[in-house]
Amino acid sequence: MTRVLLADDHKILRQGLRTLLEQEKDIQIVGEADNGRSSVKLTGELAPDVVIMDVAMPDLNGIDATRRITEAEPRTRVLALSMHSDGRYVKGMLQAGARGYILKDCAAEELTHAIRTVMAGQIYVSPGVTGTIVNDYVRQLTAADEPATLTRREREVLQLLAEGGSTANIAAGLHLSVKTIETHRKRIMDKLDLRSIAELTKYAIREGITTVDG
Amino acid sequence: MTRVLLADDHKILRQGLRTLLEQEKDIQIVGEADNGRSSVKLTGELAPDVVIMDVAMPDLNGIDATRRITEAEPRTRVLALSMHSDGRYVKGMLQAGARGYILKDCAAEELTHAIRTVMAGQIYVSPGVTGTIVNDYVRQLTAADEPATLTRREREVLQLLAEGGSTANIAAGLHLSVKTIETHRKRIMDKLDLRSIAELTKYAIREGITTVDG
DNA sequence: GGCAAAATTCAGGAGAATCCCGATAACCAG
DNA sequence: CTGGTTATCGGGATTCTCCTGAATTTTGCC
Repeated sequence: MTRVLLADDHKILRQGLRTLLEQEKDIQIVGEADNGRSSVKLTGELAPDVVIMDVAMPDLNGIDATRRITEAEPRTRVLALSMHSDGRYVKGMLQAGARGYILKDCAAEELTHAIRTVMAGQIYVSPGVTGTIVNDYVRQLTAADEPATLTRREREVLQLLAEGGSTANIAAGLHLSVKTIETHRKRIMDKLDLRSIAELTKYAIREGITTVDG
Repeated sequence: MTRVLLADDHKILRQGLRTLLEQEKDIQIVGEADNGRSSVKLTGELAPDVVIMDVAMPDLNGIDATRRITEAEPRTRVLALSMHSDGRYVKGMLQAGARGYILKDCAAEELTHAIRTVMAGQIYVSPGVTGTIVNDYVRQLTAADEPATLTRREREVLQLLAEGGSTANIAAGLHLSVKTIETHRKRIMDKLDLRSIAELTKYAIREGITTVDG
C-alpha cells in the first residue's frame, strides 16, 4: 500500500485527485496540504511514501518545500505536479530532489503510473517535459555558471517579501526577530545587487519564486 | 438529469471533476473540452444544460467562449471555474453571461450545489468572490468610470516606483518635493488597494507599465 | 571527532521612509 | 460662482531601513 500526501492550494483539485487515486487498491491518501509550509509539516508527521506537490503555492513554494522534505525525510518521494513545463520550475523541482515531474494536463493513468514508477525507485517525467530537460542539460554542458546562490532561509524571506509582506509581518509569521528579517533582506539584496523591493519582486518573478498575480 | 460539459485545459482536473460529479445521481457528464473553441463547438452539438468553464484556457479564453455560448445557446448555463478571485476575471465572466463563479479551492459539495443552483435559475458565486463583486459594485456606484483610474501623474510615479526608485530619488527626478511623491504613492495604493511596493510592482507588470527585466 | 566556513539569529543607534493629519492653488464643468 | 479633481506641499509621530557588530547553530571537509 502506497501512502500519499496531496499538496496543492486548490481544494477541488485535491478532492479530484483523491477521488481518482482512491479507486486504486494499492494507493491510500493519508493527508492534504494547501500550502508549502504545511506540506513539510505533514510529511514529518505522517511519513507518507509519496508527496504529490504543486509547484506554485502560497507561503512556501513547492520547490523549497520539496528541498526541505527530501533533506529531512529522504525516504519520502516527491512527485511534482505542475501546470507549466517551464524550464525553471522543472529544473528547480528536480534539483530540489523531486523524483518525478508531471503536468496537470496529463491523464489520471499517467499519474498513477508515475506514483508506481517513483515507488519502484525510478524517475518519472511527463513526455512534454523531457524536451525541456534535455535543452537545459545541453545548456549546462556548454556553459555552467551559477550567479549568486541564496540560502534556504533567504529564498523563503525573498518569497514573503515578494508577496508583499512587511518586515514585521514576516518576522511574526516565522517567529523571528524583526532584526533577523532585516539581515536576511539585506543579504539577499547584497548578493543579487538589488536596491529596492521593486527590483527584488521582479527578480522573484523571473526566478519563479512568486507570480505576478496574487 | 442535468447534462454537463466540462471545459478545462488540464486533463487531470477534468478527470477529477468527472469522477466527483459522476457520484451524483442527477448529474451526467456529456462531454469534455480542453480549450475555449472546442467548448463552443461541443455546446452547439451536445446542447448541455451546464458548461463548467475554466477562465484561463488556450486558443479561446473562457470569457470569450462564454460570451459566444450565451449568445448562441441562451438555454445553456455557464458556470465559471477559476483559480483567481481577480476582479477582472469575475467581472468579465459575469458580463459574458456566466450564471456562476466558483473558485478551484472550493469543496466538491460547493460545485454540485452551484450546478443545482444555476439549474434552478439562480446565480451562484463562491463566498470568496462575493467581496470582489461587492467592491466592484460599490466602486461603480460611487465612480461611474472604469475601476481604478490613475491620473497621468500617478501612473508616472507608479512606473518609477515599480522600476525601483526611492521616494527621494523620484522627487529629485521630477523636481518635486518628497512629500508630493509620498502623497501620490499613497493615493495609488489606496485606489488600487495595494499594501506594499511588491504588490504595486506586480500590478505595474500586469498593466504593462513596467517589465520584469530591468 | 574536530576545525573552518557558512548559515541563522539578534541588538543598538542614526538616518530615512511612511502614515495621518491638514493645506493651497490650478483647472474644468455645471 | 461653486464644487470636484488634480497636483502640490508641510508637521509630527511612527515605523522601517541601514550599518556595525556578534553569538549560536549547521554544514562541509579531512
